[in-house]
Amino acid sequence: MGRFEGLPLAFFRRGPEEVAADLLGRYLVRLLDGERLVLRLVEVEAYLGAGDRAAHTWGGRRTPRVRSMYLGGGHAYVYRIYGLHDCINVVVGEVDSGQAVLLRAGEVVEGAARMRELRGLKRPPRAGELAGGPGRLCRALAIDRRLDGARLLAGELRLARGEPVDPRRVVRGPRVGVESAGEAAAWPLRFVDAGSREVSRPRPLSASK
DNA sequence: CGGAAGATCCACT
DNA sequence: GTGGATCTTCCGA
Repeated sequence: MGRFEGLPLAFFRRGPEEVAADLLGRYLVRLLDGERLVLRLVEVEAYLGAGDRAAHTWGGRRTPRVRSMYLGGGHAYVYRIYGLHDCINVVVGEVDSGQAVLLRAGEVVEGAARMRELRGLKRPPRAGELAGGPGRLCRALAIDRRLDGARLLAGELRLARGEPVDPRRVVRGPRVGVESAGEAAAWPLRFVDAGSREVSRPRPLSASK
């Protein structure tokens, strides 16, 4: 049972909130030219499907872009935003549910030098600079739309065990960049490991106190 | 077929 | 803190 072995299918075939919370502390493993790059996930967001106005599958949309969001838990949904950046989601739930978890930030575990090179950083990255933000995370692991629809259970891109974050250390808050999603904009579907310095943008208020 | 917006990032002031 | 990049996707006419 290696540290970096893939998670089982059953892990992904649960609801988005449950999987999102459980993804914190897990490893995102990328094999590239025989090299292994590993991030420990510290920030994710749940997207609930047809009833979630912030989701790409809102209202049951089935456009070509979101085809992979209906493949069922354990697949990747990779899309391009602003014509520039790729973002990766872990598809969750049953086939056809259109639910996913966006991976927003991670801490480097293995392969720091290669990630820095992929990110085009000349100096050692400051906190959050290497893989803090969905676009940066993808760039650091050379994830692009060619991986849209890929299986995430084993192989060149997969999720692995790691150590789940203690629920008391998980902070929830509104998702980033979805202000125009009506009431869904306020839903606390962003999950952060409050002990990490690598979290992107607005740090949610601490739940404690 | 046109237009507007987008689950973002970076350089610059 | 602000604005520009850059282009795909989607919806309405």
